[in-house]
Amino acid sequence: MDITEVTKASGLPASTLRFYEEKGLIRSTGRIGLRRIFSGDVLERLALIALARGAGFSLDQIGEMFTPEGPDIDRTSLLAKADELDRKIKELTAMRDGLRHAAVCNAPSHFECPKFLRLLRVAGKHRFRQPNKLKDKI
Amino acid sequence: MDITEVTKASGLPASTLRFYEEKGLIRSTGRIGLRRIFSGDVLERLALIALARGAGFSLDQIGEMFTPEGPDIDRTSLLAKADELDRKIKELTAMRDGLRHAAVCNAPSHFECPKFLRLLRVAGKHRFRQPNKLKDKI
DNA sequence: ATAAAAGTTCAAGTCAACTTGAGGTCAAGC
DNA sequence: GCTTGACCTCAAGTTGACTTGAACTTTTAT
Repeated sequence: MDITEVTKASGLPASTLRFYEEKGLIRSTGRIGLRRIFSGDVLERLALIALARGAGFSLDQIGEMFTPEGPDIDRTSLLAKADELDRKIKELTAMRDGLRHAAVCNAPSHFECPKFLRLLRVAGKHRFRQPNKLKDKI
Repeated sequence: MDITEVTKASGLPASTLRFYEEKGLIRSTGRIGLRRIFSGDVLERLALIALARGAGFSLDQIGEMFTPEGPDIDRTSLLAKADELDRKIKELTAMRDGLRHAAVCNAPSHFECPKFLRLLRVAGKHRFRQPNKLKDKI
């Protein structure tokens, strides 16, 4: 397949495919002239990458999962990720319920509504970004 | 309260508080010399910001929610956001189950396992980033 | 044969949400 | 009165995941 076929089949733009190749996440099997040729497997690989991204893995982490013999994912880290997703699901569920409640609640201020306050506490537990400083200490 | 008290009570670094103020998300009520003074309300405001962030609103969107008379959130967009969260929750749930399954599955390749393949299809539906180009067209 | 369409490389730009750094100000404690 | 440490400002840097642009080469269609 050439790159356009892959873009059509995967929905990803060519620039992303080149970027992924450069990062070592996918490989092209050869060239015709300058043009990349991909084998059909690349689609499965891309699906797997989409999966991992959806589960919250970074591209670098995904790269580490791919051994020369194909994807081989450490089961322990899979389970850890599943647990992490579990926590996130609980948070999002609380938020969803809170949002629905807030939309119909007629307390004078949301801050006088116990449901809303509980929601705020849940929300407060969620950290969004790690300080840059800490990155290499972990 | 001075800024350090707010950082302690909210868990947010001073730099973030200044950044939020600059963005118009919070206000300091005055100064002592150069130093900002905050009133206690800022903590509720910060909790609300954390909530909205957790629900997936961007800081800009959050800014739009705050009218001069305090937060006033359009109920329709709250419900829309709740629906969006619902979809994300479903996705994450499918992924979590898929990850747990992948951890114990002993099919020779994950690609031969129907459960895993179903998971991949779910994952594929999730788009992570919008092309820059489209940004202003929306 | 020629021009358009599609592919290529490589460096630089984008975006959100902050953080960091340099250099300056000022209130409080000794 | 003087140091010290907390606070300030403002510009620039960071991160991840890409995208964009310029300049170039090839394939394909006429």
